[in-house]
Amino acid sequence: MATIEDVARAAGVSASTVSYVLSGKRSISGPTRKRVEQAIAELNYRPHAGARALASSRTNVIGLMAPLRSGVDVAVIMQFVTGVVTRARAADHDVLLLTQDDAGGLERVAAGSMVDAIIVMDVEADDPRIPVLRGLRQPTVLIGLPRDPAGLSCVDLDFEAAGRLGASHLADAGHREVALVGPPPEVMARHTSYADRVLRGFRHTCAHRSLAGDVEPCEATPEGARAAVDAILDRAPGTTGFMVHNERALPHVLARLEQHGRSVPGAASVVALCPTDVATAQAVPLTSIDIPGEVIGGVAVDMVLARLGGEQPAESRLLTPELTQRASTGPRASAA
Amino acid sequence: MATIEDVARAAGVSASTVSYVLSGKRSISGPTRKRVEQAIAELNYRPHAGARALASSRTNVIGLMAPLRSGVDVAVIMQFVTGVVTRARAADHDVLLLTQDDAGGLERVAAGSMVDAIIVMDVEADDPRIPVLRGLRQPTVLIGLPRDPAGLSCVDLDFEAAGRLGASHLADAGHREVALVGPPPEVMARHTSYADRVLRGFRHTCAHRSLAGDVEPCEATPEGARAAVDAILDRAPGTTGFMVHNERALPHVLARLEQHGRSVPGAASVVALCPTDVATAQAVPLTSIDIPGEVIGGVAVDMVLARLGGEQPAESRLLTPELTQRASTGPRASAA
DNA sequence: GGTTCAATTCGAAGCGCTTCGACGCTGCGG
DNA sequence: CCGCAGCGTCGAAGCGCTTCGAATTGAACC
Repeated sequence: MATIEDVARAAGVSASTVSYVLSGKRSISGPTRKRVEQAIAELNYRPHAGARALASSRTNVIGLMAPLRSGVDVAVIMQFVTGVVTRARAADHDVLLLTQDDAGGLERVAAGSMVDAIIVMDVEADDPRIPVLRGLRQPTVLIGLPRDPAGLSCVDLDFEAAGRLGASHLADAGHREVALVGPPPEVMARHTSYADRVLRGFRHTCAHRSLAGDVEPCEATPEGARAAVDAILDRAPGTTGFMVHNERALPHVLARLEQHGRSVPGAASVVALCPTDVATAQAVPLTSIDIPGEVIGGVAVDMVLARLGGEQPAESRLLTPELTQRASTGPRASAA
Repeated sequence: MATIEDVARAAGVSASTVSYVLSGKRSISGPTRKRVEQAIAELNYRPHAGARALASSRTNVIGLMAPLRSGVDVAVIMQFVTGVVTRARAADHDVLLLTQDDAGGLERVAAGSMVDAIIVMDVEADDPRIPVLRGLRQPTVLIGLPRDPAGLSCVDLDFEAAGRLGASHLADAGHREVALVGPPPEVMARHTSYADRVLRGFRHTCAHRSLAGDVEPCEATPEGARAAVDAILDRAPGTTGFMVHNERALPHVLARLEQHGRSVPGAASVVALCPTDVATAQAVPLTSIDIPGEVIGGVAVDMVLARLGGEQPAESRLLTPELTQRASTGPRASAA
């Protein structure tokens, strides 16, 4: 491997000059720059990442903790990951991927100076990783919103607003008895940030608009979906509006509604809270509120890099949810 | 941040001794080791990754190129990724994730000594990344099988055997007219390694057992699935055996068969080639040949680390596919 | 008692890069 | 005509670690 010395020799300059050509931190005359650039090209020189990190205490690597927990749809996770990697690359950074949900991993890559910054996904209300994060030298961005975000940067879809939006949409269409088919029970039990928030928003709107609002967590399996739908219709047979926040269960919820004779959107309306591509990939294209994973991942990178640069304070950003009407919602049947 | 010097001072030894305690490359007496370990713990010392990489030319990072191409199911990709990360961590390595499918990315991380080794996913028959790979200093493992694997390490499910196995299973059940519902056309057009191989195996068995074997690529959408099923039944209305190699289309293929009055498994049998969890998550639990993504990812790590260690030669490993009978296949109706 | 040898530990030389202070040069104003 | 300010470049120090050869010590042996 060629070193910076080799390049310097080939170009007839000193190593520091080559370094300045590369970094642009001091001005270099046109001719000199040309010679150096040519030498770099001829030798196919690449700076040694370790040496660079050692000398500059910058790695140009962002750590991404994307825990693969039961109950969360990996396809959705992958969208966030894609957003992070894409945006990071655009800013000349690489991504180190952590999938184990251990605070130790954070500690290791941060204290070992493997990364300049860290992005953490799938945050819980009282996430045990948060204290660790607070102690790190590197800036951090959470994707999700913990109970106490003070001093932390966070970004996410405004899931509480999404919960309100879904319920309002159903209410606007005349539905009086509505239900939220939620994520799997274990996701709720962990108090996963987004799950709690959707719930809160949904309940809030139900209360304000005097809707009968039922909530049922739902395993991401055909049986789980059947059981959830059955439970809801058992408790409140008059339920006509459904909000579903569970990608994997979605097709089976729809199927079960059909089996109950509640055709969509004729006899029942369904609003999905999921990435647009899964909403449109169902048998009936679903009215949905998008979870823009790639966008959020990208924003997370922007935020973390901003904090690396200047002395930006921590901030939280919640993206406004948008509902797109498709074929799964309509006016309440008896009202039609 | 504490440095190795700080630890050495605290323990009353030299820096090199601390280094040897950490690496175990020379014997250290019990008492000394104790003191050093205690100092490390007290100072919460972590070696600086960059410094270590510079001095040892080892990063303990594996590069993983997981391109997110259209037509490939991200959930499946994620299984491979999970396997890689998990196994890598078990061997004290981290994973740098590349999602852009550019040979330049490989070049960059390899030539810049950011990684010790590279694993490449989603290989095509004549993958343009292969020449680059051959030129790298770092060992490489492909997940997939290119046309000419000479000198490269490869690992994958034996998709050709899987194609044969699926067709044989249908033939054994008495089906004489069978069809392969394949991946999306763009995946086929790229000559994605696994797609080509399944096709070859499927056709091979059809020929040898005198089956009428149809093949139809399939977009991963409801419409695509409908179109594919319709096309097959249009060309060969007597088709009763289906092999589906397309996770996203699976539910819609099943639905369309029902719509044609071909109930599964009564009037049509379906063998899926997909991860077990997607096979069991369908409305009818599907007889399937598993794609063991996590296992393959793990093996890829084992292979690449083996080559880092000794002077192992390149080798190819194809895992034998296994078919699990579930509720979607049965004897041909007219034979029953 | 002198040697030899093994077991431990130390010191120093880098690994390849960044960065800071310094230096030589040119062109300007006084 | 001299001094001074910039500009462009260089040299050297150091980032924190690994690793090799060498030094030290104590035990074992003759």
